[in-house]
Amino acid sequence: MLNKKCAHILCNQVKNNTFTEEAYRDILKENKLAITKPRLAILKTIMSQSLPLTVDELHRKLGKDTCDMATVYRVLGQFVDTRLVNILHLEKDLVHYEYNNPHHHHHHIICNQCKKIELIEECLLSELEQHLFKKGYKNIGHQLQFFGTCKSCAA
Amino acid sequence: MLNKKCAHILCNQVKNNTFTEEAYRDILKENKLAITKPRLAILKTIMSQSLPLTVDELHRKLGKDTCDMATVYRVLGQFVDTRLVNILHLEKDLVHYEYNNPHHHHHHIICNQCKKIELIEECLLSELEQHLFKKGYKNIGHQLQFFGTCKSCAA
DNA sequence: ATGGATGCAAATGATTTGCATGAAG
DNA sequence: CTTCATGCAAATCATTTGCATCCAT
Repeated sequence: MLNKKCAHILCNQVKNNTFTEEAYRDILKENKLAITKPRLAILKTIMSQSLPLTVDELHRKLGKDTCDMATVYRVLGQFVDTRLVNILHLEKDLVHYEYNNPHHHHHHIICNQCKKIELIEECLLSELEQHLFKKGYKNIGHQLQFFGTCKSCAA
Repeated sequence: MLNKKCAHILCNQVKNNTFTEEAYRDILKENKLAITKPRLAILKTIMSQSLPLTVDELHRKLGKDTCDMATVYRVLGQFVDTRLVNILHLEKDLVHYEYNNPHHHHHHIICNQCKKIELIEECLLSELEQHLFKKGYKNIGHQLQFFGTCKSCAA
């Protein structure tokens, strides 16, 4: 895993469009997905976000007539299947998606009241995964979410 | 927090009906919930489970005509509000509920394939909560779920 | 050319809600 | 008695799906 600084640089690479059009296309190709306007738009958009998005938020961030809502669901499903994207269940009836940057492992905290999400860069979970591996589990992953009342809501 | 052994004893207390009818009624009273047949039945049932249940599973475990599905949803909502019960989002479209035993903090691992759930008793997360507390968060809680392919599915 | 991708509209299914009735305090 | 809880049926709402058409390869 890259350290925080490296992860940040990679994030900026996306934000500053250091990623070429070509790079996005390559990502789709590598995952055996045809290059289409909706898929490119969704990939670019979700890769440029530093925080997880709901389906609605994502759809709104795409150009006005980029694609139908049904396509957003279909493409996100494919991106989840290929591990390009993580799906998060932070709250009841509140599904979020985020780009699965392999160089930027992190967790989340969501405010009980305003539902604002922050990232947590620390990871102390390797011992637990080790434990599960010993129990015979394969393909181990995890999702850790914190809930709390954030500073401004608690004030 | 109690250690594993203590937690286990408490669990058995429920399973073996060491809990008197009176005790269940008291729990409802303490939470300012009127004592009704559906609420008692749901409380007893969920407290006697060692693993999280879906709403359907819970409803089926109640006596045939204990109550309507709508009541199960309503009561579970109240139990979640009063912190008697935890709601878990382990998978897309798969909501589970479990009794929130304050003496038995734990996490979960769910198999990618068969969706079997196991409990994980270890907890190494106090440092992370401490970190969030310093950032100004109040009422901090967390949910950690692991995903993996279990021994029998991987075979 | 042809198989997969999309848009549109309709279907789905879990969860919620309105309302009349019944039970708890 | 009065308020709250429940059952039933209808409503909701995010997500999924069928199908005709379109586009990428």
